Amino acid sequence: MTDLTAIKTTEAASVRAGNRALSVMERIRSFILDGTVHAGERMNEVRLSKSLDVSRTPVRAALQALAGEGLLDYAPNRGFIVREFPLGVIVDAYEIRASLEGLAARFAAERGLSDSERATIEKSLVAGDELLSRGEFAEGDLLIYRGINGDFHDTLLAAARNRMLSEMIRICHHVPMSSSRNIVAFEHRDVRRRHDDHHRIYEAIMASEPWRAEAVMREHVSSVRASLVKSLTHRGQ
Amino acid sequence: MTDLTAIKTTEAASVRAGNRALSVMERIRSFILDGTVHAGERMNEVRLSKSLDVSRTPVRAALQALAGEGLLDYAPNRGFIVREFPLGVIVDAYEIRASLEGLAARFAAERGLSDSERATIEKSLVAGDELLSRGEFAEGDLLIYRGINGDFHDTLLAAARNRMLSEMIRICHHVPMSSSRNIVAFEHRDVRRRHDDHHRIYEAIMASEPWRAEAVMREHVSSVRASLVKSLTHRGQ
DNA sequence: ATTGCAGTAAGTGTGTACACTTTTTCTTCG
DNA sequence: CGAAGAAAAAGTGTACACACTTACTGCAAT
Repeated sequence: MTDLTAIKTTEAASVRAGNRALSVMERIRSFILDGTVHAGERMNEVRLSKSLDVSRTPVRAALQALAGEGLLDYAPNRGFIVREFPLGVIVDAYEIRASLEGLAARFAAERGLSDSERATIEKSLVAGDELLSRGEFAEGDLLIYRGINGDFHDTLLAAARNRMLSEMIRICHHVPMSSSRNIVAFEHRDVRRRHDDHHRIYEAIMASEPWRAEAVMREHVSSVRASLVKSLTHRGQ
Repeated sequence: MTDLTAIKTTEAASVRAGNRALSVMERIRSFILDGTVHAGERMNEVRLSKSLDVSRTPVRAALQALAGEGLLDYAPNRGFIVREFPLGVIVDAYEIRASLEGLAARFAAERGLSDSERATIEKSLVAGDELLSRGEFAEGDLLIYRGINGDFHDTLLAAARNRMLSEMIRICHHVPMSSSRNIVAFEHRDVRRRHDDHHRIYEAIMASEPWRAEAVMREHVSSVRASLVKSLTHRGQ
């Protein structure tokens, strides 16, 4: 038996599934996200068991967990099938995320930031300023900005101090193509504009203007959705 | 073996767990909500198995499903424990619901209502008008209004045509004390005001004013939260 | 008395057998 | 040749046994 007990326990707190089941869950998730299994396809438990070299028990646990995250659908006596994510659903997910992250920004403004949170956010702002100051992107810069962007949003979410909110936003991120780590528009000007939003959000929070923080954050995420729609309708496909 | 194969398959679509597991899930959920098991308590699988007279397998499935809904926490090799819901979390849940239902109202306004949805909502509005017209509540009237209120919100949610949104709102409802079926303020005037909100939301939707529908709905749910807070801080407890 | 360390009990994690349901395939009749 | 139905195959649902981990208890040493 493969002794791969090295598992990311880092995974978002409350999620179920013990040792083996957890790693199986991640593997199946990647099957779904990288298109190894197609949308609408049935997840055959015995086949998965054999291909992952575990029994059906952890496979079932993983499938149930993924259904809880909304990646799979369940029908009694018929098992799990890969949920479809048509464009409309993906776009809606951005809208939901906009509402929820707006709320998170408001909570953060109401509740205040810890020292380390403030430090992390300020670091991300400075790093972004620096990256953008050259006026042009070098190779790999976008990857770096992806990290900066993720730090900003994750930290703000933590500062909201609400688990349910975190989990819901996490679910939005798991919708294919909908992660905040995906920088949709690659133009320098667009990234600059979004980074400026970050500054404004932080200002609003530090000025204890929950209302304004919420509004700016909503618009911020919403504008990413708009960019996505534009880039998809523009290039055909 | 007890042959209770009569199970509500009506339960919200994508949720996992086959025949027996589903009924077990409902039973465990009620244990949690009615306080049979206390917050922070561990959910012993073998004990539950015996007390519910099924094997551990469906119990585990049910527990995982409930963890997916956020009612339970999971820790590897340590099982499931009942999540705590301090007042702050409950209040926050209303705020989250306000955001999400606001979004649902906007979607409904953008996407339009089907004939049957329009009929259901109009019926709920008329029924509410009638109930309120007497100026005073008789015994059982509040129970009736609970149904009317539920119909209104459920129908609007369906009209939003977004599953992820529905599921998230459903999760909010499962937070103890946070259901839209709980009429928090029992004063005639409060109910009248909320019912008037329903009218305005419907007007906004029919007038294709997504923006206004969202704003009114947000305020509508938020005001319930405010009433809850007031009623809890007022009566001590 | 307190701390540390077995040894043991309790509890979760996984594998597997079998029951039941669904789906497919093959046969038979129109 | 097509459709309906029955048998078979495939697949999910549940129970249970055993492995492994965690929690507890009691004893010994300081």
